[in-house]
Amino acid sequence: MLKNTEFADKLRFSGLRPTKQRLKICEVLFKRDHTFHFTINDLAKNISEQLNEKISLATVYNTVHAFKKKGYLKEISINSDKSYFDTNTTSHHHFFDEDTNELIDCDDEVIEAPKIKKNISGKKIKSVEVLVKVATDYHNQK
Amino acid sequence: MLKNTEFADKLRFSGLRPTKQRLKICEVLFKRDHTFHFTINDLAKNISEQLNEKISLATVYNTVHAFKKKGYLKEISINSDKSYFDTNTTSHHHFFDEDTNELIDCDDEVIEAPKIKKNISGKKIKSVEVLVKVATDYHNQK
DNA sequence: TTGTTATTTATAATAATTCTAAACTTTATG
DNA sequence: CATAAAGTTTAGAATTATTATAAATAACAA
Ligand SMILES: [Mn+2]
Ligand SMILES: [Mn+2]
Ligand SMILES: [Zn+2]
Ligand SMILES: [Zn+2]
Repeated sequence: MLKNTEFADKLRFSGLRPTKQRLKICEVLFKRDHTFHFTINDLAKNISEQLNEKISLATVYNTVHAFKKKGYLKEISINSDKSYFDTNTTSHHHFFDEDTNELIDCDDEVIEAPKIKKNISGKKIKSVEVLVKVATDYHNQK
Repeated sequence: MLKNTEFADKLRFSGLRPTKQRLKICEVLFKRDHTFHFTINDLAKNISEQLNEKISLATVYNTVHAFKKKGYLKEISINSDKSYFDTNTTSHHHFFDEDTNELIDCDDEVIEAPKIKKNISGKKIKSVEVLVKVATDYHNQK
């Protein structure tokens, strides 16, 4: 967990100017004890409703994409109608609860890394991630 | 691989009327030796350009969703700007080539099934799938 | 056949996301 | 500091994928 002043340095170090908007978004995303998953809309709503700050939606998009490019966020696709982002940028696995649409992190202690026995020739493996879909028993699979 | 006449029976059996449009889409999707991945747009383009047939885009959407609901297609999320569908409806894993955006199937012989050591309490595991992202070595990861 | 119900279709609506270009901010330089 | 250059924010428009609507048509059962 970083302190407020450190965000400015980190941004500058990444070649991003530490603007008011970016610093606020850093606070919301990174000044916490645990990583989490969010959509652009969650984030924009949080900023405008909970924090009563005004950041243009275009800026929220710009910032999230800039942070992703710098490796501070990771994009996740479970569902194609909107993008999810993850403040946990390490390679890790997910449970996806189909009842609640909740996405839960887990690492190699909970889900053992699958062994890749063959690879596409000439290509390098960039990531290996497991998605486990769960639901209550009586729930019809989507 | 099914013959033309069998599609009508299969559709009727599923409670779907075997219309001209659905039969044509069955042909395009299922009258082949290998399963494959496609987007709605790929499919619509194939029908209108290669086959010179006219099926309304709304019907292509309707049909693909109907087939998915009946379990003849499976939806895949790698990328959140559009939905991919898979004619391979078994539980299986994928390589995703970031250079070409190509999605390649593989089964438990190539990627060993990951062991799930803990599950969310009260929930049942519906699927366990691995996504391996690959790229040429010099390629910057997205 | 004839009525009922399902399906197709064109088109409009919606929702997520990206683009644009002008205003504003931050940073570099003298 | 003053000023210019470069980067950023913003409102709003544009784009794209997808879903909804409602009238016309096709399939099916009686
Ligand atoms: Mn979807
Ligand atoms: Mn979309
Ligand atoms: Zn995660
Ligand atoms: Zn597949």
